[in-house]
Amino acid sequence: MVKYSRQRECILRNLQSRKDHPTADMVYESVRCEEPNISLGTVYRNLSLLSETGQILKISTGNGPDHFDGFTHPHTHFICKRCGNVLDLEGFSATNPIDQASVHFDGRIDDYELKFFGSCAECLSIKK
Amino acid sequence: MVKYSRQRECILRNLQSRKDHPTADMVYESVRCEEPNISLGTVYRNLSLLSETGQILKISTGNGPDHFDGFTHPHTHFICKRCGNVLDLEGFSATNPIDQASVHFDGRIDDYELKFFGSCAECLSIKK
DNA sequence: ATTGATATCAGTAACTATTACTGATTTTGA
DNA sequence: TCAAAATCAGTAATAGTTACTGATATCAAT
Repeated sequence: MVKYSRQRECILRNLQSRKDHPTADMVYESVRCEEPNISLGTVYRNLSLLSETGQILKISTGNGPDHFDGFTHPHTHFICKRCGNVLDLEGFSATNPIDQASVHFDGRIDDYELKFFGSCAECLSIKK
Repeated sequence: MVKYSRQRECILRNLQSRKDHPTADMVYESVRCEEPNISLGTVYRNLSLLSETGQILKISTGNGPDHFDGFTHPHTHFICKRCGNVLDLEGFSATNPIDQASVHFDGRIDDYELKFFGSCAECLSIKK
């Protein structure tokens, strides 16, 4: 049984009100304005809980901390290999490939993830 | 400058000779037959090196340790959410979506990853 | 409204996966 | 053969996350 908690509410509202894709630590820093006594463990626990119930998305970048997204409508992400930042990819409509992938597969496919990697505009503008 | 090392050679051959997608620790256990004194740190360092040069693939599952693949021809992976195992998805030909994704994007997209999630046949056969 | 069961909390310790450090060894070009 | 430097084994340290603790907050049943 899941009970209401002020802290979880605050975390969810925070994520839904922003357009970036913060890490647990960034959410922690951000919600401390409203919830000065919240602990990082609480943030982690509630981010897990919220992503299990589908209210937010957890984005693993393959390098460094996970990121989270309050916008759960299916969309695609870009991960910058230089700065680790996560961005939305607009105007990209992938046709759902689960059915196609399921044809020759014994198990059950529930979900898929399409991610793009490269260098973001900001990183490209910095000489290297 | 990259010098030859017996240990790296052994790790690469090990990965290329198997069809599963082992973790660093599994590779470590496996190569210890041939290289009894190899250390886990050496395995990690060389797996990183080999995946940076594109000789193997690193597969992040989003939960638990990374997996590695000695078969580098582009193909798609399935990740079991129950046991964490990584399997190849045969007979799935995704058309390369990088061009389409790049149209409305400022940065540079170098790579993409399509992953499927669900329950593998073995896990489905176990009551839960 | 009060109570009791239990979910959640803050704070902290522990854990897992990975990386960095050390002095010894191996590789390789000269 | 030799010396510079890459790599090694072994180990310590780190980053990110999860688990534990006793205290507090929520909520259904009185």
